[in-house]
Amino acid sequence: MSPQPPAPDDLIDPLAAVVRGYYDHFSRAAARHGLTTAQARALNAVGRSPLPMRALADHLVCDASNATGLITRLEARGLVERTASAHDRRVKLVAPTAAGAELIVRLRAEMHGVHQALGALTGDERAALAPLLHRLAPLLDGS
Amino acid sequence: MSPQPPAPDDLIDPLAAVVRGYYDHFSRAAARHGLTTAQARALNAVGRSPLPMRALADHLVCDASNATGLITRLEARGLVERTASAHDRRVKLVAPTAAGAELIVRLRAEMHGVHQALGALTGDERAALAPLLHRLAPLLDGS
DNA sequence: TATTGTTATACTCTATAACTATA
DNA sequence: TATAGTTATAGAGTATAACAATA
Repeated sequence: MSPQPPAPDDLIDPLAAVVRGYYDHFSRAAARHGLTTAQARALNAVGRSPLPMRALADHLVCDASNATGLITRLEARGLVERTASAHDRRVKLVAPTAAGAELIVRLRAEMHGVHQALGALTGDERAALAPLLHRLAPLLDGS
Repeated sequence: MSPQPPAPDDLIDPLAAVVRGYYDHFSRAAARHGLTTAQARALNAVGRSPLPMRALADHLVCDASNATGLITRLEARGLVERTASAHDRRVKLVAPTAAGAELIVRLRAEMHGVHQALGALTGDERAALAPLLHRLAPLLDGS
């Protein structure tokens, strides 16, 4: 009466399908505002709190020179700003401008499909999903 | 005693964290084999079953000319093959070579972190997660 | 000496437009 | 006419190497 729980391997493909679905929605939302996926990721990252270039590159898991290019293009569009750090003159902090912050809000709101998909779950399903996502996220982080 | 289920909005960030974790692991596994993320995605897609170029572009949600470039590079590395369709002479079917199929197996096995993360869940948690992923995936598909 | 950020360079990713071959 | 695939082109993403400024 107690069936075997699924093996980790059996969860990979379903998880991959969810990841792909989320990613596609994100890319399309970014494209609707003329942003590439990479730009939207960078903008979103500095939206939480201003980040040094180095920390941004770490977050995006990319080379520092790549972050330079991304932020240069976002800055050219008036969406982010570079400001000198008060504590370490080598460091530049990246933060969204007012326009950038507004766009972040819009991007998050325009994840229509994802909100809709989550809304299509029953209350019980959402109640069951939440703690599992919170458990899983830190396990996937880093390394 | 029955707390409110979380609103869809409250699940977005935890879901995003899981997606980012999975994506980072995938990118790193690809990089370990000298593949870009886009190349690994394409290789993986044709690994399930041979696909026409058109169907591959649809799966990757990209332009057909982009798929041409990706497959040309994978073909140059001996990982995939283009073969003419028997039914429609316009169509080319893309399939992995023996080396490509082998690499796909290795890539999937090398999602260390993801397997580990799922394995770190209890049996009960995995049993609860599986049906939720299966519910959610189709809701996120398309559009 | 080590670290932060940038520049120069080369290759890959990606879409648009124009093209060929086939349906 | 419409569709499958390619090529040419241009801009963006990405890493490597070399560099200046600061710690």
